[in-house]
Amino acid sequence: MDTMGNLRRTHYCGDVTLNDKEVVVCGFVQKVRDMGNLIFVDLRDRTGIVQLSFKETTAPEIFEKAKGLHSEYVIMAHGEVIKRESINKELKTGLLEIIVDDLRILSKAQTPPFEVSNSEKVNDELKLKYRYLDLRNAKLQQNIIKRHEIAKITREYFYDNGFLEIETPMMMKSTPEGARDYLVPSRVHAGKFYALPQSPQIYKQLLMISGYDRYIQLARCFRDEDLRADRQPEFTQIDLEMSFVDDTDIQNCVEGYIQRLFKEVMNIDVPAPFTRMTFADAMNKYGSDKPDTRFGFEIQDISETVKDIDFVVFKSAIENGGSVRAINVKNGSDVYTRKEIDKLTEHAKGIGAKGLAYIRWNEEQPNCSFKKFLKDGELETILSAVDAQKGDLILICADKDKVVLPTLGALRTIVAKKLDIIPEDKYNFLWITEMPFFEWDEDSGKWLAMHHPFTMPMEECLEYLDSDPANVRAKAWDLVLNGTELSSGSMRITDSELQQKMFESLGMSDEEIQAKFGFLVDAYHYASPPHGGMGIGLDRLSMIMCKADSLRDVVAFPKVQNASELMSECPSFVDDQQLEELHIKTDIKQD
RNA sequence: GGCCUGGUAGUUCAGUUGGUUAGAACGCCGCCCUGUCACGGCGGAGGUCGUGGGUUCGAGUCCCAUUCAGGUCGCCA
Repeated sequence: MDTMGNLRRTHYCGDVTLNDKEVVVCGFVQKVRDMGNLIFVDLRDRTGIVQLSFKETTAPEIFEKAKGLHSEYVIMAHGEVIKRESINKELKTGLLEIIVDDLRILSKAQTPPFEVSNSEKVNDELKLKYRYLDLRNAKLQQNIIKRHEIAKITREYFYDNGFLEIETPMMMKSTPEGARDYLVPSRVHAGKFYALPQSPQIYKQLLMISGYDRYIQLARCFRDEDLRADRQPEFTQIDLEMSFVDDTDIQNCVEGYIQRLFKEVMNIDVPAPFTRMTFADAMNKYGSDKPDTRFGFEIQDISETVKDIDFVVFKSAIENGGSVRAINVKNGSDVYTRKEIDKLTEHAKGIGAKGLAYIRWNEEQPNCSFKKFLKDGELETILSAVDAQKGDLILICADKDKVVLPTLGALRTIVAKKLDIIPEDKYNFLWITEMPFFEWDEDSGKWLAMHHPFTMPMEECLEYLDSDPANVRAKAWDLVLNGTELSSGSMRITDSELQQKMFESLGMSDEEIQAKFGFLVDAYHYASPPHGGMGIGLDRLSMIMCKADSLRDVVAFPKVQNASELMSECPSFVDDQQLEELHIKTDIKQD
């Protein structure tokens, strides 16, 4: 094995040009092509690939050494840059190669468990066990680098706009509302626990009370809930809070941020202001609080049209206060065969619908699943109500609204993906406004705060606080991009009396309030600027900007579905002595 | 916690109705090759078919259980 000696890198692999004469490059051996008396090596670092060539005739000793090179060896090479005999157009450095006259093998690699350059196809489990190898993959490296750029521009934008970056504690008081907390036991206080932050919410509000006026933090947040492709138990939030502003001021500020980010990272001009849609409209039209508006298939209420049809499914839905709604899947009748529609029906049942009615207009006569209940002319009336043409597929769901809307909302996305009509290069930003303040919780039989209890209700809704909680809307909003919830924000309650009232509406006793949020409630007694803020999911934003399907592609060391990390195998058991110091006894037998 | 999908060579996969010695490509090892870049040619090694049980004369294949991974619903103020 060699050392670097006095040799030092002069260029990154991807940066070598024909203007450079003598260079020193270093990195990982991606590929060795041995021609006999001529050896080519693709050398890779985080910037790209450059070709090294070794000839027996020019440097026999170095050539002998090059024969021992294998994939993933770490090497350093000195040599002369020359124009290639045959050009590789795929490569940034494809015009040139380096005739190596000094080679240092700095570190040898075992044969890796998978080919690093081709890891996209390899099973996740294996790649995650050897994450450090997968992270050598060019695509993944580009994602991680792009994420760095996003973070850098984020800081620059908010610094430029007068925001201060302030760190808030990672160990804080547990507040069991909302997501489950990750707990940290205290050695000094037997039986007591800190919680890792689900978000720095309370601290950033206190910073406003303290007069810091504008705050930003790329905050690590933790939630002990089950994972999804777009959900990790620890994640990063671009957390911000502003004083002396109202909702639109905050939204304008974030629009400016998004515009600058997309321009600088992707050279995309995002038009502003972003479209605004109320929560109620989003639910009615798209069956979702985070609609993807890159395609149509909007939900249409056909209750009026079908109310006289003698079909018990429709009739009973309407009689029970529900509705009959449809989506017109334009040109969907070919792809959606009977078998495919059955799959959709199964999916709909999984969401809670009892079934799915359909009209498949693939032949001269539309094929209608509830034909036998229809009288002359009724089918035509329905078809014209949803503006159907030959070739279309109409999916109809009848039930209570809270079943119908999410069902059709989910199907809408599924069929659009299947028909491959979603434009990949479109970025539809959307503000969802007037979020409901309360959410009825079946389990506890109580109204819960949908956002959090410090959210300001809309002024005109205050009168419904006691009489009709379902009607109370909040000064809270989400930022949605292409069907993904990127961000959530709200104005906060700064009036102590109103805060007290909100707590009461949530059924919290004075003791409970004092125990959980006493310090925050007290803080507002000492005056506060009007303020509000947002938390923007950096991971999801990166995922979309990298066109990745999973957060794992933009997080360096991600967790898997059961929240463990396959490489280090955490979480893990700890020594009895550690437990003893922390005053913890478990009833789990260690393996 | 529910539902769906998958686990066969180091990797990606194929494997017929249950039937002889489980195949291919890439990778790996050896030899040959001076213009390759998915280099090429010749040869070779490499398998507890996730695990446990069952049915059967016989199981990669059928059944049951279990485990791991992925997706999803619940959950995520």
